[in-house]
Amino acid sequence: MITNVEIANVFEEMADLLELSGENAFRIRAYRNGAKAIRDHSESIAKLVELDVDLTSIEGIGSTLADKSKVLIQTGRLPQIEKLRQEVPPTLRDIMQVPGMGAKKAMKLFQELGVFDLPSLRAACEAGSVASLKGFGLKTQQSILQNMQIAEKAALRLSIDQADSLVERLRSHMLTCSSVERLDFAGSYRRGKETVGDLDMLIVSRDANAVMDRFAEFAAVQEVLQRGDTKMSVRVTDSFQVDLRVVAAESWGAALQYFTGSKEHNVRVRGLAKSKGMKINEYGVYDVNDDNKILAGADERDVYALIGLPWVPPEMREDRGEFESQHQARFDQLIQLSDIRGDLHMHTTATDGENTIEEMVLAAKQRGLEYIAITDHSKRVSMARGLDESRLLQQWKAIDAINEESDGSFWILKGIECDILENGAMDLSDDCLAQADWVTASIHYGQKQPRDQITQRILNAIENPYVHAISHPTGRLIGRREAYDVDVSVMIDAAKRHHKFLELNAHPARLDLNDLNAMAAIQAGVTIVINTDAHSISNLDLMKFGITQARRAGATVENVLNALPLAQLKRRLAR
DNA sequence: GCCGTTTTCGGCCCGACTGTTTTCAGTCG
Repeated sequence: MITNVEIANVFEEMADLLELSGENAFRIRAYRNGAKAIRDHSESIAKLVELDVDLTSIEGIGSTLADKSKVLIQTGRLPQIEKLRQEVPPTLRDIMQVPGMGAKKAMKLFQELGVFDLPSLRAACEAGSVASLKGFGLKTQQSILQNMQIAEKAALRLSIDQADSLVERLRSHMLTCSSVERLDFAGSYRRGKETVGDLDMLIVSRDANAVMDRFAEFAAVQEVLQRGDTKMSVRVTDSFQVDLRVVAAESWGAALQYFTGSKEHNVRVRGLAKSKGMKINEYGVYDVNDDNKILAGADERDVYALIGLPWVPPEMREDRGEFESQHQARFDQLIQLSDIRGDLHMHTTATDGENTIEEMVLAAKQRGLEYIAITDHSKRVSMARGLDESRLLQQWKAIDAINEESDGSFWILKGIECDILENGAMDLSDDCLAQADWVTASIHYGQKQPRDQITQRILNAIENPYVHAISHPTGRLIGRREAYDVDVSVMIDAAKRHHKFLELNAHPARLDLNDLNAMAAIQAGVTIVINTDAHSISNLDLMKFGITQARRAGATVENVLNALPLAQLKRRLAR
């Protein structure tokens, strides 16, 4: 069955091809909006069509896109896109990925020079024929050649922890400049996206020149891409772009709002402002009839207040329901790192962890936790010297001994990360699992199995009375390995029915469940558990990335198992 | 192509920077 992402990709291609053919900009936007609506939709569009649900009930999908979706689902093809591909070479889309190249330039190159893909673009630049085109010139030709290398690395995005460390280095570098009065980072970093394509640094200063000079001195800067009066862009190591905006103090809030995005969120915000007779830009909120009459700008909260909205947490600014009042009730209650009382997934030297139980306990206490579960691998994970029944029972005996000496302020749950075998059975006997305080079930092998099979394996685990949770439920590794083909909505339904928990694995390479799946789980009434999957004491600090992802999913304290105090957790787990 | 508490027609967010231009188009976020 065709997935939402696949349908969305077809509409994205439609939008690109229409743009290349010089179509009406709003029609193009409608295709892009439709693609996003479908990509973000929590239910399978194909399934909705099967059930004869009216797709126009989805915002951004009108009768045309609904019909096209149906055709695509039922036939696997879309005649309109095939016709467009005849008229416009689809490889022109690759050219549009080169920074500075849009549809207009790409089409001109195609029509005048026969350029249709990246190799022919390179050849035309090297031959010097691009520079002679009207509207292009030598500088454009040079920057195209330079930027093509960047296009080849287009996939490069920083993971959230890499971005975090770059942010900290930039912050300390810039704060040594006395002209910096206020500094923060906006963009997708502030929204807490799992990967970040660039960084947006915002600074209040009365001396933009001094700030920009200091910025240029940052050690990792490889090239200054542009520098104007208020805006400067640089490329740092590995082709990553950092933008700087210098703003006045009275525009700080408006600029923060503007540059945090998302683009889709801001389109809605500015539309709301317009409907109330106001205009919002990065400098402030203005009376639409009087550009000199500034209504707000210094404080981000005032910007939202003027258009009748509570302050929207940055993680929720994705146009995924934050404009509806029933979601706004959650804004103040989103989960925070300080709400977390325990961590229910970690490894020790018994398998592939670097630290002993005692060391993990000490590190957990130092981080203010009340409880942890030790969840080493089970025997199927032979590479990690996974535990068989007898070694596991031995470990639990050791945990009992430590708990007995405890004053009750901290507790270790006897846990196991038990593999779900390729045949759907659990790696350890029910008799053994029944003695655990906490069983989290994982798939590590047979990840390439077809959808039905791998979904059934997870269903088996959920139905096992001794399993509490499913760990890293889709198995993806960001930028390295696709999720296995599990039917997430079926998994969520089963977890809800059997009162089981789904993990939001906080490791920045996993963040699994992702934001949309976690949101779907929460909205279905499933409680999630945010775990670090720590393999060392320092890994316990990864919790914050899981929290950020959970906030993007709209999680409040009530939705998160390990926000419960120990006594309540024990009651919740008691069967 | 989508949408509707002024609208079923006529809107659809808005400004900075660059390169190529003599006043602006294209691109980007």
